Amino acid sequence: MKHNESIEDYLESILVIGEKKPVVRSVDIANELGYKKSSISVAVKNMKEQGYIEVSEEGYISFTPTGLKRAKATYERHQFFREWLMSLGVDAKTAEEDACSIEHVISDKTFKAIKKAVKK
Amino acid sequence: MKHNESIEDYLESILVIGEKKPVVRSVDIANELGYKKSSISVAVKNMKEQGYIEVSEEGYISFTPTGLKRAKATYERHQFFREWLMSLGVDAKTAEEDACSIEHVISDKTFKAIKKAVKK
DNA sequence: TATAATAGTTAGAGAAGCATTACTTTTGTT
DNA sequence: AACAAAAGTAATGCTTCTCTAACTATTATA
Repeated sequence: MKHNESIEDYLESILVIGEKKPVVRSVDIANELGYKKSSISVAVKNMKEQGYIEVSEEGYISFTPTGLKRAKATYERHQFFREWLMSLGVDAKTAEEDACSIEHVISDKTFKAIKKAVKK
Repeated sequence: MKHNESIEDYLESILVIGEKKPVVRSVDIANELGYKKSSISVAVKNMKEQGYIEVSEEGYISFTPTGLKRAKATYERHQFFREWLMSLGVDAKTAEEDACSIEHVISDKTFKAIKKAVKK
């Protein structure tokens, strides 16, 4: 577990939970994503090591500037593709799934270019 | 090695080689993709098992209808995204890389929808 | 004919990513 | 004190993907 997709999903999840709840703990992510607590525990350690989050003594998770940036960037892609695909007539479930896939694999250049083109 | 990306890359490669050469052998794929013969040997076995290709006694590889369909579909996506991204100002290298990524992860519904939208 | 090049196969290894089970620890609550 | 919730650790497993190494078989050539 070094760079990849799962990390982005976790960061995104923290962002989403943070909008609904005053604090985010490991167990909240586990509930949100349907994983075991232990899986999250390991992931949280990785995100900490990679400088994306900080964890308080009480176990409250907060973003570092880098982490917040990455979480927001991932979330923006997710929302953008989901909405765009739906506006093109793709059903909600498929749009959600494919947005979830695309968000992890494209470069920033490509995302910016598509965003610009679609806005018109 | 069951479902995934590598299979699509191999099928795509067979299609491309087939356009340049009269026959396609394992070793041609190895050269094209820069992998070892043994890796291709295993992959070829898988593609055969999954009903995508047939291999003659001389070692010549040909598509089954299913395989051809999948190869063409993957290739079409590849070309489509590469060209579209480049037309949006994305540099060739990035367009190529991202097309290579996207082609494997989106649903047919989504591809059709994007294609239709972009054509206008 | 002996040797070299070419093609393919199999077995085994291992890295990377991801999540699990099972167990321990800590802490808060009744 | 007893229990439950939260968190953490270690070991394990699975999948995907490719590699090395050893081996066989065929063909070309010097």
